[in-house]
Amino acid sequence: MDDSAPSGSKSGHRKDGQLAAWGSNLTYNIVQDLGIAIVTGRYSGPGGFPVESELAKHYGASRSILREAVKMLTAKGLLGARPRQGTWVEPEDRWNLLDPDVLRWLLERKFSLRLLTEFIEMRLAVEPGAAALAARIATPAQKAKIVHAIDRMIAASRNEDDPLTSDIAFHVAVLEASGNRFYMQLRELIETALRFSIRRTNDYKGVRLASVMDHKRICDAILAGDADAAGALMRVLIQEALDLVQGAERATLAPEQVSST
Amino acid sequence: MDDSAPSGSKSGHRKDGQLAAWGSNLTYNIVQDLGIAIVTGRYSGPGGFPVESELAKHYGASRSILREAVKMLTAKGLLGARPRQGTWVEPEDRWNLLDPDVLRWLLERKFSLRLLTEFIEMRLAVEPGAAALAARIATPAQKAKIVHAIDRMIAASRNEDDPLTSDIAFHVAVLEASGNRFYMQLRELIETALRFSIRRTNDYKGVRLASVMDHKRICDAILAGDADAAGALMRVLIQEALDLVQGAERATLAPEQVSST
DNA sequence: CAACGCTTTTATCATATAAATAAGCCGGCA
DNA sequence: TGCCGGCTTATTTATATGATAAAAGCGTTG
Repeated sequence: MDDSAPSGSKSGHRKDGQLAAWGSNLTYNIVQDLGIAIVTGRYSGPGGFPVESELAKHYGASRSILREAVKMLTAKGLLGARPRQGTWVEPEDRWNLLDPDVLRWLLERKFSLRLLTEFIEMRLAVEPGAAALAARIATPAQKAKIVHAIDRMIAASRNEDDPLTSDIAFHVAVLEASGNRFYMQLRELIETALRFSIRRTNDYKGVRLASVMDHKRICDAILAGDADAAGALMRVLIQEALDLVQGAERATLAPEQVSST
Repeated sequence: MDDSAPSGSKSGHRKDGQLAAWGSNLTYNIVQDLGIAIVTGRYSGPGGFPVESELAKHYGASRSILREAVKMLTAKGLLGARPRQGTWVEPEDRWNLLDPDVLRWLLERKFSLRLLTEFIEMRLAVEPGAAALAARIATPAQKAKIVHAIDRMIAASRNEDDPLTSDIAFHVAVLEASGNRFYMQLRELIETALRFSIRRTNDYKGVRLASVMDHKRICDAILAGDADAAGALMRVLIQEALDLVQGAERATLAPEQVSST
């Protein structure tokens, strides 16, 4: 009847986001649960967000803990609070979408092709830039990491490694090799999003060797120090992913209009 | 002797970041002060981060409040904590650089041309993408906002408006017109960074009319729906800013080598 | 209609107990 | 002697509880 987490929630698979550092922590569990509840809109309707005492009763936790959890969500832009006025869910455009936790909650629990499209649009801008930078200033160690990821992708095409994680490893390695802290920040975001992007748009019935070669060409350009080529190739690669998702989005939005027009 | 904020700090100019919503709030003030102290490295040396009781004594606040502040900073990736082990400052690469507060603390209190360079590198990737998107799907209202910003810039070139805020308004308007939530998230970041970028690299001794025209051409391309041109023009514009800052960075890093090579 | 007081809710404080864990202690064994 | 295993202790965060202060909407009243 009420699917939100009672105090006994011991959901045991916490290897994700930055909060995951601590394992089983009451505050942490409440932040997770509240975060998901908020992004899925459970508190957007009438009634809004409960008052502290109600929340505490609901989770069977003390008000102190609840307040700490609420403060963390406030820091991520999801909540706001004022005396007498209570606590409320901030409008979506104030949510800190670039916070790994927030993005993960959204993708995991409120997946939408629209959101994924927008994210890939951003990747389309960011990753070519990172690849170009990497081509210029990657250290030998960073280059080695990129090469290693490519090797893994090739191995995956022979069913000797995992295609998903090796693909992610490649993109992450390029971001790290950019030497730019902001690109590196996007690492975790892109890691999260890729995990969904690839699985949803799938076409992962057997890794297409062509795709692996596309990746390898980017790697080669970076190794050769050819920034322009690296950027351009990366752009093409991601544009393909974007086309795929946008196709799916259009099909979902107007499935009957496809044939009628 | 001790320049950190005692309890009586009533610094009254809080019109910035997302935390600023509330005005004078003890928890908020402590978060600000601690955040700045952390990014400036006050707790990075030996001794590390104080234990809760010490912090509480230092700020003259209760432990509850201190814990809430620490939790907010934890949510932004600056701190970690464990029983018996105490609270510690996370390594810089785990800080949430894309959080408006964190970036602002860094730029305001630990400004470095290197950081600014990296940020502009990201803008160089992002804003052309946003401009291209805007050219495709901006609504009339969004286009009007861009035009209005250009008008303000033109007025500023005649000393009839503020050059800094009108310039910022233009870039923000483009980001908003992209219709992409992730670009819009960067709005606040770019707003913050521009405020420093422009002032530091200045060349703001009189607005150069040429620069205004460069902006106007982007605006025209967006109005005309020419995505490629809008993106390319924006790229050129930001590349110029990047060159400027990188020039300053090189001059600072090796001022004596400039002439010797 | 303005000022006052009432009420609700968060903000802040104070104190106590639980849980985690690093570090020391101690005894035994090779 | 020297090292190692487990036990004890001490420190620090995690959690709980109850009380007071301050903000802010709302109605009442002069």
